[in-house]
Amino acid sequence: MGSTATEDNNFNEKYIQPCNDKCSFCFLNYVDALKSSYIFKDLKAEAIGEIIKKVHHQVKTYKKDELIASSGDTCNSLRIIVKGAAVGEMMDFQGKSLRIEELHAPDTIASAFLFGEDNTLPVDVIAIEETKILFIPRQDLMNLFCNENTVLKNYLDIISNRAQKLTKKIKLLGLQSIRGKFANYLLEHVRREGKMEFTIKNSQSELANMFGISRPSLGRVIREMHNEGIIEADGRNIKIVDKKALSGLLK
Amino acid sequence: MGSTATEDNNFNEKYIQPCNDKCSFCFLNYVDALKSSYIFKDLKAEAIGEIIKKVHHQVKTYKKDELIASSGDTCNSLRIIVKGAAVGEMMDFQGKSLRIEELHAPDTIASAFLFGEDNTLPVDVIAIEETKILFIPRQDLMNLFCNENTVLKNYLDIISNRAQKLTKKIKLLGLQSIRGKFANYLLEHVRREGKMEFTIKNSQSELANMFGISRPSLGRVIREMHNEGIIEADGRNIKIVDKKALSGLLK
DNA sequence: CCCTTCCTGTAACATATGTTACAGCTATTG
DNA sequence: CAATAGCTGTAACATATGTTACAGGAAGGG
Repeated sequence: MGSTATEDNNFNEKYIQPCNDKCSFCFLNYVDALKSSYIFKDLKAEAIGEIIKKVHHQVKTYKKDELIASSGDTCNSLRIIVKGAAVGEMMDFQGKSLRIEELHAPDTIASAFLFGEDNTLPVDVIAIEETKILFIPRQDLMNLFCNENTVLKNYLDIISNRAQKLTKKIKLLGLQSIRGKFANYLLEHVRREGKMEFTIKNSQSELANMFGISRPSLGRVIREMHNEGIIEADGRNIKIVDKKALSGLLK
Repeated sequence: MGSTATEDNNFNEKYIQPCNDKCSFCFLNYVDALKSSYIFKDLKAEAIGEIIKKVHHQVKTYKKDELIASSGDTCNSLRIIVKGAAVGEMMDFQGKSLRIEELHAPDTIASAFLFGEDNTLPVDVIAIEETKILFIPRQDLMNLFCNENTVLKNYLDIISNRAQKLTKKIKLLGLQSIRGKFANYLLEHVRREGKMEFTIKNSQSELANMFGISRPSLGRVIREMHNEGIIEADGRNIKIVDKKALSGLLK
């Protein structure tokens, strides 16, 4: 781990080969893992199989809490989470961290850093459970784009969705107070699930980390909003009492 | 301007046609405007001319301070700034704004929102001088990708560069104090220009807007850093005195 | 069952940042 | 030349958020 950018974090391209009959990955798992992934959307299982056999690829397994990739690593391969989950985080020099996103199988990692002028990864990616990742080198992907128009369209969609998410994150971080951030989070939840009463999946520490704030500050704000009758908060159970007031906090 | 998303802000697709001999844009200006643009990188002027003639397109002119596109607009066309400059800004309900980026000819607008699930623009785009914009509908662009591999590669690069920029912006906004943000800005400047003494191009108000903070707060921080001997600041003239200390502020 | 670990709740205090206001400087414009 | 607009510098004060610390509850493992 010198100062030289490692080739995709211990991933050595010379070991990747087009698929042959010995590739246990292809013959045991690929259909389940990939048929629901965005990048192979609208493709049949057989077509995916043919594609995977044609491109160079490799699978690597990571344990819980293992570092999948470091900020600064050079990206030369697309990585698809075929099993497990990971988080993308940024850290400052003091070790304070900011969670950018959660990634679950079959999401892609680093899709937006494979092309462009700067192929260094800006985040650390850490497995939050045992995770298997499929690597496909950039050039193979590029060839795939030319032959499989569907994959190209899917890839454009993936990067575009990411840009939307990042832009929303910027708005959240740059424009809103803690009350605003939390209100935003709650209202997103309501919009997705359609219920005014639910249990939050993340701990307060995790939320604070996502918002780039400190845990007690978030706790205080939740308490205040509870006392003001905007929400009812008991541990991770939340009930939206005054949705209008909550929307008013999105300032 | 009802609540219905307008088709690309007054841009009506039925008026766009493939080029013919009456298109003053193609026959007078396209080479100068587009040959340096990223999306047509590595293509010769003649090739660009042929492409533009084949795709539907239209040019629209905006005055200084005119709204080019609103947050919430649906993006169905790629827009290329062929002359002038614009800024992308987000606003909260109070009118406080956050500048996301500056765009100069021949940058593209909305490149990352043309594909994906959510084609609504998340920012307001405002001309900061007289600006001419070339529209190319999504479907034409998609066809172009299939025929012109270079354009596809360029487009992937554009979106990827944007994702890098957005991620850096998130880091700036989420992880750093005002001192950190300003130090970052100065060090970026040093890295690009290679000089320790320079005149900044943006006013304090503009910088504050880019950082999502208030103008007096920025002024105070600059004063403090000056008094501490880290920098010498006189109006817009900045001299980096203690680069090491400045780097230390990137926390 | 105890021990550990992780979570939440909360308080006192410290610090960073925002708000408002005003004064002075410079460039522009009529 | 006067008037205006936009910029910087600065101060007093208000507010939001961070920091640190501790207590107690819930869950899991030996």
